[in-house]
Amino acid sequence: MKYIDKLRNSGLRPTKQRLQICEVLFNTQKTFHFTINELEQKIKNKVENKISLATIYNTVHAFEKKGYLKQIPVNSNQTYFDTNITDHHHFYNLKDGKLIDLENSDVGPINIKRKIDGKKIKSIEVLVKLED
Amino acid sequence: MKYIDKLRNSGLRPTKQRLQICEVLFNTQKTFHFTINELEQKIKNKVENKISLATIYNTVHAFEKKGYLKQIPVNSNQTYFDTNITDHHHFYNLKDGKLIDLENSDVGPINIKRKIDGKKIKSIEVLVKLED
DNA sequence: AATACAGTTTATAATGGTTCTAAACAACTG
DNA sequence: CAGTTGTTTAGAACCATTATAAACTGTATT
Repeated sequence: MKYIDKLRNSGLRPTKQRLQICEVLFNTQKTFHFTINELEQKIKNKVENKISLATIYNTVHAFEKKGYLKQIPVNSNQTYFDTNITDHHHFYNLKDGKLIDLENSDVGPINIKRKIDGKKIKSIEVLVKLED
Repeated sequence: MKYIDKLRNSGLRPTKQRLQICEVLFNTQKTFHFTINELEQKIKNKVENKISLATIYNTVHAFEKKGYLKQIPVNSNQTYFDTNITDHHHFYNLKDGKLIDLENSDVGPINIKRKIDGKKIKSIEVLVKLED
C-alpha cells in the first residue's frame, strides 16, 4: 500500500520489515530525530514481530542512501538520524543529548564564500550547542 | 618552560607526558585537526619514550575541558579535534575524511534568531560537506 | 503454480574506538 | 623526606556498529 511504491521505485524490495519500519519512521505528523537504539525501542513497541538489530541498521542505511533519512553531525558515541530531510539546522542540548529543529528562517541564509577546487558542496549544516 | 605555567595555571600537573603532548599539539606554526589515532602516530614519531594510549585520551580530554582543544562535530566513527580554538567553521571532505578550516569571513555572521528557554548558546558550528 | 535467482533477514561473531580499573608511579605540600 | 593526591599505564571491559554466512522471501520466468 502506502510505502510499497516508494520502496519499489527506489529499487528496494518492499519486505515486511521495511514496510513496518516505514510505518514507524514516516507515518507520523511530525518528523523526528533518533538514534538506532531509540528506533529499536520504538519498533519493539509498535511492531508485533521482532525485527533484528542488523535489519534495523541495514534498513536505516538503505533509507539514508536513498535520501529518506539524513544523518546529523553531532559529537556523540551514537549516530543521530532525522526523518526531516529538508535543509535545516539543529540545536543540540548537551544536557540530555536531544536535538531540536531550527527552521532556515531562524538561522538566515548561509553563504559559503570560499571554494575548494574540484569539490562540490553536498550539504551545509549548522549545529548550535546549548548549555544551561 | 613554555607549557609548565599553562598547565599549572589550569590546575593540571605539568607531567612529562603532558608537556610532550603540548609540544606536539601546540608548538607549531599552523593549527591542525586530528583524531586520537593520528595524534598517537604523531607522538610516536616525535617523542622518544612511549606514551600510553590511555594517557593520550586522558590528556586530550583534559585539554578539551580546559579549552585548549575543541571537538568538531562530524559524522565519523572517530572523534575529531582541533587545535584552533577560535570560533570558526569547517569543510569536511567526505572522500578522505579530512577537515579544512573556514574563516569566519568565508561564512559570514550567523545569527540564530530563535531562543530556547533557560538555555544558553555554547557554540555555533557550521559543517560544509564536500563531494566530488 | 512451480522454479530459480537475487536480494533480505537473521543470530551471532568480529571489529574498533573509547572508557574503566587498579596498581605503580610522580608531582606537590609541609 | 614523608605523606598525599594526581597521573600514568597495560590490559580488560564496553558498546555501537559492521561483517558473516545460512535461512528465507520477493520477483521474474516458465
